[in-house]
Parts: sequence; structure tokens; C-alpha cells
Amino acid sequence: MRGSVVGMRASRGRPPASSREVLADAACELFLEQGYEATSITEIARRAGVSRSSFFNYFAGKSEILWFVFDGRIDALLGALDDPAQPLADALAVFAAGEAPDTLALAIVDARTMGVEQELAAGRAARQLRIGTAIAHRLERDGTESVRAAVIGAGYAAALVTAVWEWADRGAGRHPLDRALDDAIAVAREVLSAPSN
Amino acid sequence: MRGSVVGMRASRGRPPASSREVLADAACELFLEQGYEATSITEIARRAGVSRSSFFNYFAGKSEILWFVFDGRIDALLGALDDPAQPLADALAVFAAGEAPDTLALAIVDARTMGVEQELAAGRAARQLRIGTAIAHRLERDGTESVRAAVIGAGYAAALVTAVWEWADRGAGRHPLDRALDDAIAVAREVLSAPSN
DNA sequence: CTATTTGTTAGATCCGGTTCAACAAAGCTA
DNA sequence: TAGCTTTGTTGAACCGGATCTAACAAATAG
Repeated sequence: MRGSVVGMRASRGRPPASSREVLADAACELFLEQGYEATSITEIARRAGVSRSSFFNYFAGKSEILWFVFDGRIDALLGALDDPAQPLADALAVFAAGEAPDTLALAIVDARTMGVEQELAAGRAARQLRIGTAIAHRLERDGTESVRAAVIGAGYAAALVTAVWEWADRGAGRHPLDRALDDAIAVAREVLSAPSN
Repeated sequence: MRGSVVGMRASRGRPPASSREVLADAACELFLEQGYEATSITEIARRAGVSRSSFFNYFAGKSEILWFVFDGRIDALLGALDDPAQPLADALAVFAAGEAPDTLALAIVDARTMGVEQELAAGRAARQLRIGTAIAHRLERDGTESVRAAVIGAGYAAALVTAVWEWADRGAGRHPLDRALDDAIAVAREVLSAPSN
């Protein structure tokens, strides 16, 4: 059974000895056992059976373990926002449809036992701002004044991220994320519908 | 001329050999000369005539040099929001009236030459989220549903922070900050005035 | 003068992150 | 089969931010 991971390897070169999944699983185990801060990258790599150096071939840093799925959604959203033909509502729908951010949900639920509250707050802030400014840029490009655009963008961003948090807090598996996101978007649209969008 | 800094020292013990101001000035000089990342805490301390260890008696970290004035305003805002008697509008006015965040303004204007864009983005995100969630909590306490509260809070927060950025970009000294903030708050209030606040 | 309080300092230590050169395993081509 | 290229792993050194601690210094109160 060669090329074990998924399908056949198409490319040349030495095959990877591990995968993001393996690393992420090992990391989440350790986070639950000892907490996020107390777990060093060296330990994660050791448990995953990989060298510390190799860890950085899979993740740019420790925090990325929590965020990489979520960040994938954000990238998709930003791509959709860049397309002038696609209306804002459709771009937001793009964000709502995507892979479920499991590692993030785990971190949110077990934030206390993981001691990951600091990182979660900082990471959430960075993502929310990224989403908000992207939407704001789009609105500015379409002619909206800058402060107004910032307010609207931040509002939608807060709706999306808050929805993800509430979804995770309710037990990520039990309810579909896309529903929660659609509802949140609807609320935001209602609140943000002052004279001229 | 004893107890040089400000007034007489009331308390016992060894008097401080330096001050936040001295450290901050030395740091800003170095940031402008070599950039933010390239300037180590050791260098800052050396230029200020203080040991590296001592630096941490004045600032919790390198980034705090940029943010401590701004953070003071945020703390004031959060305190005002905690007072149930004080209406939201008044609390926002509290934020608008305060010391001018000079180190931050410098960093914003010279972000490129300082190479401080990363830190500015991350720090801004953290502050904007902090403001936004504080306002949202206040609204929730007053009976607003959570997603709606998050949207409104994030909107006001974005307005405030965006206003500070635009004020700095225009050359912090040339225009009064409080005016810019009042205008931004007005825009936010207008955008966020959907059915039921 | 002594005790207490406050602050400074050097040093060790830890960890995240970067960089680099050496090595290993695969496919491709002859 | 023998190289060559590509891709990936590994160890080691290095840097800087941050924490901690014990020793030292300077002021005041009694």
C-alpha cells in the first residue's frame, strides 16, 4: 500500500513523512492535556514523530494549527470580494459554505482548559479585522465613503465571526454552521440597512 | 532640583532612574532610524540609559510603547460603559476626549519606514475587537440580542479606530482628534440606526 | 544607625521563529 | 543500471522577546 495518505502521488521527490492532520491531531491532544501555552512546538513535533524543523514545513507557526481551516474560508471570501461582478451577498454566501473549522471549534469550546484564551482573542481580532477591511474596501470601490464603509464592513465581519463562536459554543457538531452564518448575515443586513446601504 | 520628573515624590524607596517618556522617546528614535523589527529591546534600553531588565518595569513589551496612550483611552471608555447610568453616547464621548496618542500617530504615519505595519495591524485588530465587544456587552446587558449587539458594537469600534487612523494620516497635529471622532460617531449612529437602535 | 520600601541590574532560562547546509527518498532519463 | 533533479527531512546554530530570581542601590521612617 504505497502513497498511503490520499490517492497516488503525482509529483516527484521524497514523499512527505507526515501531514497537517497528524500534526494538528498531536497538537490538539497536547493542548487538551497540558494547555496551549505550556505545549512547545518541540513536543508537538515529537508526538507526531517528526522533527521540530519539519513542523515548520506544515505550519507557519503554532497558532496556525488552530486557524488554518478558518483562514481557508477567509481566503475564499476575499477572492469572491475581489470579483466586481459578484455581489456582496453572494460573496458572504461563499464564506458560509466551506469546510468546518474543527480545530478552532475545539479550541473555543475548551478554551479554559486549554489556556488558549489569549491566542483565541488575538487571532479572532486579526481575522475579524481582515474580513471587515476587505468588505470595506469592496464597498469603497463601489463608491461608499470610507468611515461608512468601515462601519458596514466591521458589522458584517462581527456577524460572521460571532456566528462561528456561537456555533462552536453550542457544540460544533450538533447544528450546521452554514445556517448559523446565514442567520447572522441576515441580522447584519437588517441592522446595517440605513439610507443608502 | 530633586524628584525631578513631576512634583515631589510622596513615597519612600529608590526613585525611578527613568520614565516611560524617556524610554518611549528613545524607542521612537530607533524605530525611525532602523525600523521597528530591527530594533531590539536591548538597544532601546541602552539608548535610554537603562538596563534591559528595567525596560520591563516600564512597559510590558515592545509593542506597548506604541499603544499605551491609546490603551488609556480604551480603559476610560470601558469604565464609562460599565456605568449603567451613563448612556452609550456619553461613553463614546469619553473616548473622544483624552490625551492624543502621539507614539501611535507617529507609527501610523511612518509605518512604512518603520516597518511597523505588521504590529500596527495586529494591535489595531486587538483594540478594535476589545472596544467592539465592550460596547456589545453593554448593549446585551440592556437587552439587545447578541449578534445584533456584536454588529453594532463592531460598527462603532470601527468608526472610532478608523477616525484615529485618518486623523493620524492627515498629520496628527494639524486637525483636532476629537472632531474627527465626533464625526465618525455620527456616521456610525446613522448607519446603525435600523429598527430598534 | 537600622529597617523597610522601592527600584535597578545582571544572568540564566525558555520558547517561538529563521536560516542553512547536509542528507534521504522518490521519479525521470539515458 | 547509473546519474540527475526534485521534494522533503533533519540537526544545528542563531536571534530576539519575555519571564524569573537573587543581589544590589537609594531613598525614607523611626
